[in-house]
Amino acid sequence: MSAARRAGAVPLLDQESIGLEGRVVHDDHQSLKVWLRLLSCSTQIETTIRKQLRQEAGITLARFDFMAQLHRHPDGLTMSVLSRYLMVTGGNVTGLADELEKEKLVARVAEPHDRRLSRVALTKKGHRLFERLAATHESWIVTMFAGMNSGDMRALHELLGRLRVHLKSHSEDAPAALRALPRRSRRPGAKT
Amino acid sequence: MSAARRAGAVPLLDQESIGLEGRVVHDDHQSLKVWLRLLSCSTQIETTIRKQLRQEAGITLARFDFMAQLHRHPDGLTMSVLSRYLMVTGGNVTGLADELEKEKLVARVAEPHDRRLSRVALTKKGHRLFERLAATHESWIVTMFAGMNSGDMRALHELLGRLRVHLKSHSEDAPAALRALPRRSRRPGAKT
DNA sequence: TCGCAACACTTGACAACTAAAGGATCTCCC
DNA sequence: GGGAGATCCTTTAGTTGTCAAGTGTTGCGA
Repeated sequence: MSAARRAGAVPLLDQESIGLEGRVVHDDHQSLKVWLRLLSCSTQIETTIRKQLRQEAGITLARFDFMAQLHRHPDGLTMSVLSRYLMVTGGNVTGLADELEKEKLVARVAEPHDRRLSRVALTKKGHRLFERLAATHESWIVTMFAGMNSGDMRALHELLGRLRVHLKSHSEDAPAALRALPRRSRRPGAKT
Repeated sequence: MSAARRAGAVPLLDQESIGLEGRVVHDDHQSLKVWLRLLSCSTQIETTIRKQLRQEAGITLARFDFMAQLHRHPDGLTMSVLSRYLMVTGGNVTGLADELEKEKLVARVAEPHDRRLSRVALTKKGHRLFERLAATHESWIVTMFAGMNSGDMRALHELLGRLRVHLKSHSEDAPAALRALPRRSRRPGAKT
């Protein structure tokens, strides 16, 4: 996760947009710049949280997320639903569940009606641990956002909400731009 | 990276803040909500870009970033500077450089003045490939941001800039909140 | 009721990242 | 000079994530 990502994609010609003709070009630059800044902020916060979670509590972010979802669903969740919530693949969820189960923080319960399903829930120990961490975690976030006033936050929240709506409608259909671009070696299993 | 991350940390009592007393609590919720939305947008865009980069060009995001940085620094960069720009650890940069060097997209050049340094730069082949990808990449970004008007983008850019400044000043010193929290098993080499 | 597609999960190979430790080199200061 | 410490890079071990193939289960239509 690199906040510098795509920086090189910023065209070098950053001249003033002149009149209407320059509008499109100008907006293009704006998209990239906004995206870059968005990514930078996100990365910075995430890295900080990740680091603090490890240093202060010895837990990884992935496990924290996993437990967070289960905490707000005390009756447990199936693996597939959990993978949707966490926005990761099923294989990953299986692995995390295995580890947390080994540490007795979560428990798998078989679903009687459908034996394909396996429901995961926090154990008492898991709940206790998570509740302890959640408060700490929130205080970290608050600290990081402390520099912004309430108005800024409201505005930012609103703008991001607007962005997210547009993203959702666009993320499904891959833009066909340069679809005919020559493909390079496609290693199976590559992360992207 | 999970956009649902930390969702469970959102306290459940979301009652209206009443007067000044509720202000702090309200702001706390606001921080979390803004962060969550920020992460969600960022993740969604990143995942999309990652997927498209792989499908259309068979290249990973990490390599694209790597090349992007080198593209805007044609004279090359040292590994340590590169790792700062990319916001990843040195070991990671070493690995990426190894792979790209094997594919003749970048070249390592020894620095005569300081033999500890190794400068990396794009080869001609690397430049050609990156330039082809950059335009495509930019069009993806523009498409994703197409729903926002110029005013929104400007506002978002401004707010994120403000946030980033505050983050920078806060990310260095770990907040001492709950520093005494009991530490759990600290496995060396754990990701976070 | 049989077959088969859809679904849920697991497994395995591998990419990408991290932290920590190690080796080489430089710099500063006595 | 020459040693101590800093800096730069690489190596190593381990976590998290991906994709794809495999196993078992369900449910539906012929």
